[in-house]
Amino acid sequence: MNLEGKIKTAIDKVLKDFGVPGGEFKVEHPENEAHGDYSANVALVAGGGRDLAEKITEKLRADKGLEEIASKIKVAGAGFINISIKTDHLITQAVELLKEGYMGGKSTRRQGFVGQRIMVEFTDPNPFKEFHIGHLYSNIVGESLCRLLEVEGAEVKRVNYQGDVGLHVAKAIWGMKQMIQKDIDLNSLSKKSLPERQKFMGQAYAMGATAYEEDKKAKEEIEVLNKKIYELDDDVRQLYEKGRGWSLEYFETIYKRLGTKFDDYFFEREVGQVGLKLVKEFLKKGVFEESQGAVVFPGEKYGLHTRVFVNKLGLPTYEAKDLGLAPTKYGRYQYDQSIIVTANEIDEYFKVVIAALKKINPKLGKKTRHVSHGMVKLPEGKMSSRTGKIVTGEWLLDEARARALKIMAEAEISEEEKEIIAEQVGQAAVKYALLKTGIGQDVVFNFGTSVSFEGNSGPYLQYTYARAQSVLAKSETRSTKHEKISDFGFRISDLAPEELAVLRWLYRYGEVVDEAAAELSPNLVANFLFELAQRFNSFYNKMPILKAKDEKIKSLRLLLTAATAEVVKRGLYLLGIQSPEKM
RNA sequence: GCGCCUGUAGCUCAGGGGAUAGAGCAACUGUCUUCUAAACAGUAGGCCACAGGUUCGAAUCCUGUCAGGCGCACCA
Repeated sequence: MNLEGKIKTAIDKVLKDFGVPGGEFKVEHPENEAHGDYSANVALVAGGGRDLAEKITEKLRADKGLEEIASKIKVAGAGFINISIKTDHLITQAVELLKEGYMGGKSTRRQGFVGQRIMVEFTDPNPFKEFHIGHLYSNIVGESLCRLLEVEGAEVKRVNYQGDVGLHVAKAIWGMKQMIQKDIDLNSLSKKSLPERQKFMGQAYAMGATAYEEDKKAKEEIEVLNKKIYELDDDVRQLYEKGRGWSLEYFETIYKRLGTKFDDYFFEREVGQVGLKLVKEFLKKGVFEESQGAVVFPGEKYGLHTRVFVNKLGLPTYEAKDLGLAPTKYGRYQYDQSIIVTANEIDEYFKVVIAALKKINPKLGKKTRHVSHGMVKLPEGKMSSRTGKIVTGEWLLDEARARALKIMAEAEISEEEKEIIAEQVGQAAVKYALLKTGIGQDVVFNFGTSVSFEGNSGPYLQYTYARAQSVLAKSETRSTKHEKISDFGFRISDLAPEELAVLRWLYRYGEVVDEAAAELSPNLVANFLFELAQRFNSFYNKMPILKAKDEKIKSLRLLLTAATAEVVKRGLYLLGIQSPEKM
């Protein structure tokens, strides 16, 4: 059990003596550390104020379990019970962090995720369209959530759902046809580099999408193409297969670069038919209704809005496809929970789809959860691949790498290594920038202000790690080597405030990981790491480690250094960020 | 018009009933002959959108107002 658990248990035991019901109170870290490491508001919640707090505290002081870990238990303020943890025990906790394979709390607080089979759908770019920074955001959020769930003991399947049929494909193919007639033939295009082919398709889509809105004749042609694409008509087959293949091949290079490996892929083509069948079946049972030639789900009945599931041409819309996706996913992997990560612009849409799913398949409906992240916007407003007003994911990653490389210009590192490190640092800057705030927040993207290499940033954390590693390398202390706790025997007063500050933050790592997983909030990990790094850097700046006055102090400082490095590395992993040994 | 989300320092955001509201960036001052200065120490900057309520206690919960974003029928 962790410290928080021990304290709660001890308080619960004592409460009976006062006839106060347990469970309602909180044990948390007071903001002001002068108040101790943990603080309980039992007395306040019970309405007893200081008097009750004093009585409870007296009993707590006699508790055997607490006696081992607590150096001080006292009442303060309106009736808070503040508890300080013994320095020895904090050191023990730091040593624990260095143990092989320690990744976090593994649900020491909540048993929720151990053994759970969770499917997480994220990224979801569409073939024939650009991979823009919105997809990048989805990938970064999704991957981080997966890693958090994994360290909490869940069995995670990463999946990607991609739209390989639908109007956007028709628009792109219409554009491809125009461009191929005019500028280039398919064969010579096939020989071009992947990024060039990708660019070609982006242009083709923009052309088609614009024509669809501005040119009535083009609109009709695109609608005909749309139907042909569903049927894989010879007129579109070759272009379709080439274009789809190029897109998927291109996306794969981005996943690889980012460090995501999907376990499975789903496509709209395959789930569209499943969805269509379901809608038809449940139309008869009254879940869906016919309206103006289309089949709709009457969301108004459930406080939502009505959406079209099958259009009047008899084609499944995105709604029906998503309906078909659920059982298709479950057929391949019997999940306990299905999480779908998307941008929040389709929050309302998903409420309707999940409501419909609950009607036709309550079991899967209950297991399905939509988690949304904010939208990435440009300073000029919303991105649009139709007008070409977008920032691609690849551009951002390249730009960040170039910036990192520039900063490293003077470092004494081989050019080859610099390339590798610059990529890792650039990604850290981008990923951290997107994960350090709550995932629900919209992000106005502006390279200069959004992607930072100093202060509260990914590179700052990497730098902290590299710096610590450098010290450890010189000391010949392997980061996993345990220090002998009994060698220390420090009392609180012996430690410098900077040392204590690090020690009093390190042990919280497990709690933070638990919380972050339970709340699906990677930003909690980011915030924790930044605070840890600040404390460590402050300590590092003030206290000599290798040249410490005596051996005992030196080994304590090395322990702090090793534990910080280890925690930063593991924490960054949870954000999908690598930790270079030097930079 | 209806629904969902958001208003905290000049900017970007933490904090989401508890003890003096925090950080980064930007501005200004200092610190590299000493373990990596992508760092550290410091100064300055706030009617937590506004108005009511609930509570021992509200930036946090409720109601209303204002402002912004997103969504609302055959796109995804």
